[in-house]
Amino acid sequence: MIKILVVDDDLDILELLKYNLSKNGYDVSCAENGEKAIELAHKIKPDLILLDVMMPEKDGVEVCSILRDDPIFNNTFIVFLTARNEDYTQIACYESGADDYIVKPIRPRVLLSRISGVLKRNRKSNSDHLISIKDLRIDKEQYKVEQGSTLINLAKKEFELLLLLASTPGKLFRRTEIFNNVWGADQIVGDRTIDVHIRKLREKIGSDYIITVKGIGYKMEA
Amino acid sequence: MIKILVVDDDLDILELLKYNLSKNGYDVSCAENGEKAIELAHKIKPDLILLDVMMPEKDGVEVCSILRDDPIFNNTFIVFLTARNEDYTQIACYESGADDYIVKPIRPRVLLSRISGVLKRNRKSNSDHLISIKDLRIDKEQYKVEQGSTLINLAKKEFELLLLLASTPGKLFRRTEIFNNVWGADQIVGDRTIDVHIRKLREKIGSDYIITVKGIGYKMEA
DNA sequence: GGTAGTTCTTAACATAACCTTAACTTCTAC
DNA sequence: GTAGAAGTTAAGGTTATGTTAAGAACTACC
Repeated sequence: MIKILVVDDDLDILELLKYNLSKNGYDVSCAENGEKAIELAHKIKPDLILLDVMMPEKDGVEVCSILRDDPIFNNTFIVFLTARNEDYTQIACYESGADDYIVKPIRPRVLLSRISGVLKRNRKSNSDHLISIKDLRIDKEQYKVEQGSTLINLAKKEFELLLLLASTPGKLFRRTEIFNNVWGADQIVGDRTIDVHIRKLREKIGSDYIITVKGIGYKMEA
Repeated sequence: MIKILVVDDDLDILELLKYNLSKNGYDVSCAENGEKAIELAHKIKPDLILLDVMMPEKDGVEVCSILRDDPIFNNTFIVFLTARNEDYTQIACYESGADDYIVKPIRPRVLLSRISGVLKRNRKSNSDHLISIKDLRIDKEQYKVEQGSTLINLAKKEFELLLLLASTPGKLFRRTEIFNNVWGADQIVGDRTIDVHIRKLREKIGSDYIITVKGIGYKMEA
C-alpha cells in the first residue's frame, strides 16, 4: 500500500486531504508542522509527502531541503501545496527538490490525478539519469559508467564528453558544439584537445562507440 | 500533459499567461528571469518555452542561445514574446533558434492558436533537414545519407556536392556555380576535380541520380 | 599550506582519409 | 571522323584526426 504523509498547519485542510486520499486507497499519515513531519517521515518512510509551503516555524521549502539532504528519502516524492498568489514559491519549490506542486484551493479530483501522476514517475531507476548504449550504462547523476558488469573510471571531462554524445545517440555533434557544451563558449582551448579526450574515452570504453565524421565532428553509435 | 515554461520579468503578464494556458490544459511553470528560466528548464524539461525578449540581466535571445546549445533541448520549442516596436528582435530571434514569436499585447486566443500551431510541427524528424530523391534520404544536419535502409558513407566534399545538386532536383547547376558553392569563389582548382567527385558519388549511390549536361554542368534527377 | 596523485592541455609527430592532379580513355555532337 | 567535353584511374599532396608524452593545473589528503 502506498504511504502518503500529509503536512499542513491548517487542520481542516489536513482532514479534507486525509479523507480524500484514504478513500482512494492510500495509507495516509498527518503532521501539522515541519518538525513533526520530519520525525514522522523517518518513522514511516512514506512514498510521497504532501507538503504545505506556508507554515509557521519551518516552512515547506525548508522541510523539503532537509529531507532531500537525507539519502533515505532519495526515492520519496515531495509535492508542494501552495496558495495561488505565492508565485515566487514555484521556483523555490523546484529548487529545493520538489517533484510537483499543487495550487490551493484544492479540488479533490485534481489532487488525485496529480498524485497518481507523480507516483508514476519512478524516482529511482529513473530513465532521466540513465542512458544505455549497447552494453554501456551511463548514470549522469552519479557520474558513473558501467560496461556490462565492470565499472569504468572516467575523468570529469571524459565523462561529460561521453554524456554529451550519448545524450542523443546517432546525432552528429560538431566540434564547436562539443566545445560549447563540455568546455563552455568562453573557454579557449587548442583544437587537438577534443581529439585527445576522444582518444582516452575510446581507450577506456573501446572504439566501437564513437564515430568520427571527418571535417565535422563526432557522433555516438545509434 | 504538455509542459510549458513561461518566462517574463513582468509578474502580471506571467500570471495572465499562466492563467490562460493552465485553463487550456497545459502544465505551466513560470520563471521571472533568464537565470531561473534556464535552471527550471533543466529541471522540468518543458515541451515549449514562452520567452520574453526584453528582460534585465539575461535577455530572451541570450537565454535562447544558451538553451539551443544544449542537446537536451533539441526537441523543445521556443517562442518569443516581444513588444511591437522592437522589430530588430525578429531577426535576432530566429537566428538564435526560436520557433515562432508573438507580438505583445497578447490576445489570449492568438496566443493559444500560435502555441498549438508550433506544437504541431514536430521538431524532431524535421523536414527542413531532410531531402529525399527516389530512395535516397539526405540529412544535411547529420551529414548522413541513406539509400533504402543502408547507410552510405560520403566524404565531406562528396556530401556537399550531393547536397547542392539535391537541394533543387531537376535544376541544372553550371560548373562555375558548383565551384562557387562547394569550393568557394576564391578557391582555384583544376577542372577535372568536379568530375572526379561526381564519379565517386556515382560509384557510391549509383549512376541513376546525377545527369550530365554536356558543356554546361550537372543536375539531379527530378 | 605542502605534497602526491590525478586530470587536463599542449605540442609534436604519425597516420589515414581525403582531395587534387595529370595522363589517358571514352563519349558525343557536329 | 574529329574536336571538345566528360569519364576514369592511380599517384601524390594535403589536411584532419590519431597518438604519445611531457608539463601545467587541479584535488585531495595529510
